[in-house]
Amino acid sequence: MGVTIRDVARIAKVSISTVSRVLNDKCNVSEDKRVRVERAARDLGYIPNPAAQSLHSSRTGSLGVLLPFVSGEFYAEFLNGVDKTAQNGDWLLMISTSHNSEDELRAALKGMYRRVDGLLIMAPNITAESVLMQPHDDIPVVFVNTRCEDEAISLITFDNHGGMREMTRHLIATGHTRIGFIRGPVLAFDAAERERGYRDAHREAGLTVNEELIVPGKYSQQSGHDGAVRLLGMDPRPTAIMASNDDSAIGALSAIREAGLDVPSDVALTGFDDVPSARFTVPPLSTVHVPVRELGARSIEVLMECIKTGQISRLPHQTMDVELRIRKST
Amino acid sequence: MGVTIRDVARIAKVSISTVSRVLNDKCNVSEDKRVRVERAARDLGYIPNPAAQSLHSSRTGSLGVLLPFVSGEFYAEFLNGVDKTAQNGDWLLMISTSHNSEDELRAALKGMYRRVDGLLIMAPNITAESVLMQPHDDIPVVFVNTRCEDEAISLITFDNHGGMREMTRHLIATGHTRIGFIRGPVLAFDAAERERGYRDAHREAGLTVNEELIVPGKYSQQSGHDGAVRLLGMDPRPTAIMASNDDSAIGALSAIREAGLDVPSDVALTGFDDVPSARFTVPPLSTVHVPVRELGARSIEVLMECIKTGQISRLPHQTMDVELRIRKST
DNA sequence: CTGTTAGCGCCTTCAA
DNA sequence: TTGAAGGCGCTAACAG
Repeated sequence: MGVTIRDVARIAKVSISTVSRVLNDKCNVSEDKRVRVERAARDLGYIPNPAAQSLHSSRTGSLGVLLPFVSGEFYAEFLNGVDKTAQNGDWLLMISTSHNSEDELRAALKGMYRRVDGLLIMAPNITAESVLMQPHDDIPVVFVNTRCEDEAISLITFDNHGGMREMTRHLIATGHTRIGFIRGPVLAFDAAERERGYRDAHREAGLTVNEELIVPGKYSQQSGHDGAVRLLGMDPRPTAIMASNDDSAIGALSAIREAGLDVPSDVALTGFDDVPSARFTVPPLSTVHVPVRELGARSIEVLMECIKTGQISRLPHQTMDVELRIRKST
Repeated sequence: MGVTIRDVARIAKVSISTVSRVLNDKCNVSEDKRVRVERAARDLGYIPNPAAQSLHSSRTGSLGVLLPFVSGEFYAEFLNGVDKTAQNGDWLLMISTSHNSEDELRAALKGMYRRVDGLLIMAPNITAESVLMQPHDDIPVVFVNTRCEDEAISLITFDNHGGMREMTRHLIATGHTRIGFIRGPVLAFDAAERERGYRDAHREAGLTVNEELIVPGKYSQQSGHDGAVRLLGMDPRPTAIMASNDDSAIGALSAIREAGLDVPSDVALTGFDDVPSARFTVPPLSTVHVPVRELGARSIEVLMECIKTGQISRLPHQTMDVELRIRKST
């Protein structure tokens, strides 16, 4: 069932080691036999059995990617960068989701044991440390956008705090003092960081945060919608609303317009992430640009580099810059 | 490097075959040894090496998923359904993209050779037949939203033609006769089907299609924007614009509003797919609902079923229903 | 330069 | 009920 190296050897009238040599080393083989082997392999459509190769080399040629979710533009863009880079490096991708559950993460990790040569983990509401002492003790792991104190763990993040602080400053500079804030998921570290940016900007401007103006959210469009409804029901209502990400901003936008209000003249609105859609909302959304695709690409590059050099993750933490994209919603 | 069955046997003071029996068969082992083995395996954190298992059983425990792209809400939602279903069935997912290139598809297929037990392929601008006689001759393959005449190939699609025809009828019934159409990618079979639906509805209503009103697009937000700009520049301008998918509708919406026009009073607008965002545009988008997530889930279910029963794809073609979601943009 | 052989880790007959 | 042994397909020493 399936062509093996033995078949190729038989057809080419050589031993299996010669076939192996031709297909790998490429040295110490007479021209005559080489062409015979290459011909036979091609004719038979021979492809080495990866399980056998892996059993021998203990390498798999695949990378594991563990995300909280796979839906939504943010993750899709991230995956886009991941996929492209991995494909360029000729690596296969094994993808799984944790739904932000530590148990699911552990299960997925276990499932990928010895099936991947490296691991990319995004887990915003789990600490990197809590996950590391898993079965995978001998392959490199890169964490992305995850809470992690340990400098010995490879980590790539972006400036959640700084981005939101800058955006808040922008709003304050435009004269807003009553700024509603739609939070992200309670346990997500990035959501907490973004909120901290909001608070710090207020403090730095000598403003005290009105806790009532901070409403819960879940990064989803629906939760953004609901959060905005709640904020707009307050009296006096906020003059600006900051959503913790673009999806919730998109939901908020629809709620604001449903209320018969205009953006930005009645209420200013901001997002975070700068997903592709953000340029096409009406009005185009002012948001914090996160280089999501590059983030995915970079993470895979680091992972591939670690694998090549045999390092089990000792790279300095990297933080990618974010940048304000002021469009028409503020 | 890594705990093997031999280590477990040594610790449990039994032979490796007994360990194997305990971990698999679960029969013909004395209670005494069973607990010893189970204890040893647990203590050592033993996980069988999948490469060795696979080499012996020639099964891998993974499913291959080949999509044209991975970005955008449509594919993200599809993957969502795929991921969830696969995870429930305890399958790992190997994911790759073809960018609608037949060469890339072939390369990915080759890369997955013997690494997966089944294949899910979405390739809107390639025919299923052209891909089938690939290395994978002995595993089930399910095609999704792909052109395919051969009834012996497993295929799951949705009604691209019918959905767009119905939506066109809706517009015609609302009094529109000058309806702009933003196409999808030239080579995509689904885009062609949608256009055919647009044309058929016109014909059935006794209307002749004005070819000028059909402008090119690529399913992207930007292309939708550009297409709408072009349509709005015509004199007289269309009273309605149909985008071939929601992303291009979102782009078109922004162009319409930039032109200072209102939706739907100046120009009606429709999409296709019903991605999550469609409910949150302003105004909410009338579109054709495609059960994308269910499509992903169903495809994986079929695949798992084929694998379980050992069928190499002989299931009747399935077509999933689509359904009009008339919201506020028409 | 080439073929024989010993594993990689696991499962599964085959004897005992 | 148990252990020894062969083999899955491949690579890499080791002899020739």
